[in-house]
Amino acid sequence: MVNTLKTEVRILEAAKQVFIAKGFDGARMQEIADQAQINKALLHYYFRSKDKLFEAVFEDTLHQIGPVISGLVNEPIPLEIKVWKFVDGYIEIIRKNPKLPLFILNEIRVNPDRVLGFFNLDTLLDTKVLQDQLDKEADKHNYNRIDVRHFVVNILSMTIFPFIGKPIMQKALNIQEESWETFLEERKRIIPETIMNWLKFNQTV
Amino acid sequence: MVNTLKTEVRILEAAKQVFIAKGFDGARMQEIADQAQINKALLHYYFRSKDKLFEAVFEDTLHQIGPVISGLVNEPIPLEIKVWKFVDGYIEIIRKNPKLPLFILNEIRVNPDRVLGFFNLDTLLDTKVLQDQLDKEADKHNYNRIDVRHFVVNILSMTIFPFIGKPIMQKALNIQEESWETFLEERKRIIPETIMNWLKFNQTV
DNA sequence: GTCTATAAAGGGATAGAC
DNA sequence: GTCTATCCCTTTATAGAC
Repeated sequence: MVNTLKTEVRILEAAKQVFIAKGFDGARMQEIADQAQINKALLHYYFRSKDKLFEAVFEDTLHQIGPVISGLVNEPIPLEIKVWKFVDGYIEIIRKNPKLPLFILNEIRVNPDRVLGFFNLDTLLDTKVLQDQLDKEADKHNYNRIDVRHFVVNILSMTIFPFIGKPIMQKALNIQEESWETFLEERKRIIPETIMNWLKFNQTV
Repeated sequence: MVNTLKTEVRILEAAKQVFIAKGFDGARMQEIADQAQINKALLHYYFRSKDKLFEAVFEDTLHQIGPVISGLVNEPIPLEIKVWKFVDGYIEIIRKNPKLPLFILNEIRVNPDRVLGFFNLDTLLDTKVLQDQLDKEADKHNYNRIDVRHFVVNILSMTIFPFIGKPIMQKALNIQEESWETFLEERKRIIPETIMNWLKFNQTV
């Protein structure tokens, strides 16, 4: 029993790595067992099936990052500060799990039924509150109002996509592995800059 | 022989659909055969193995969209026009194959060796020419110069990511299926606007 | 709880008739 | 070229000893 927890955690950790690297369909129970330094039978003893193990991993992962992201979005601070902190925080999260976004989005693609239920997006982001903050900010400084949906999509896009498209980006833009980290640091400045200029000088060009 | 071409094309078309929906690992030869209204044996008669069939599909797909994208990037027209045309053109391409970007990016993740060779990114985008155009534009109007890499990444991000994250976006931002097309049309305006304002008023905020 | 051995099903590939 | 039948390896899952 003392060792139970340790084993279960080891399995979850191994499964997480393999699933994130290979996806559900590409993952092999054997590889997970090897990685956890146990045998296949023990996987089934703890999680009964590949499906259940996957669900445990998926839920566990979302449970870990959900609150962090939620905190970044819902903190009651001035808009511009929020944008800077969000981009910085989000990049740091993904930096620690660079393959996570693509893994999650791909599982939704290949099997939405298995995973979509795990998302609780109602509590994650209150668009009304954010739209309100955007409107107030616009009115105060005489900017044009902008649509919160495009605001969110623009920030998420510019923050997440570089990780998802990393291999292509590196090849197309000649970004060597050594300069990748620098590139990310630059984006922490570029993205808020792009977003804030859009808000401030928003006009039909 | 007359019917050969028809069958081969049917197989390729079916394989394309299944691979793009399920990925290489999730795709089943049986499903492809069903979709093409033939039997499994005939798949192997034409393409010998799942690997070969996949390669045929992948190459064929890239061959179809490569030149279109290349045309959008390398056309010698003023910067602002180019941005508008690129975003519009790119969104239209992906609209016809909404699951294609995620499919491609995911195959790179799970098996870079199998697919990365198919990309010929040297001819796709000449960053030097584009950086030159950016610099000239900046100097002419007294903007700050910007890095072509972030320019490209920003445009690609905002254009492609909405398709990749569609299910999540729809759920988090309450975009019903009926208004999705409208949302995309709005982005054709929003993205160039965001990009151009970034260039024009680029400054440390 | 953890192991070895094995069942059972899935899925890619081939043989051979037509 | 196209089909049916089948092979055979892979992979998930279980049985049963320790």
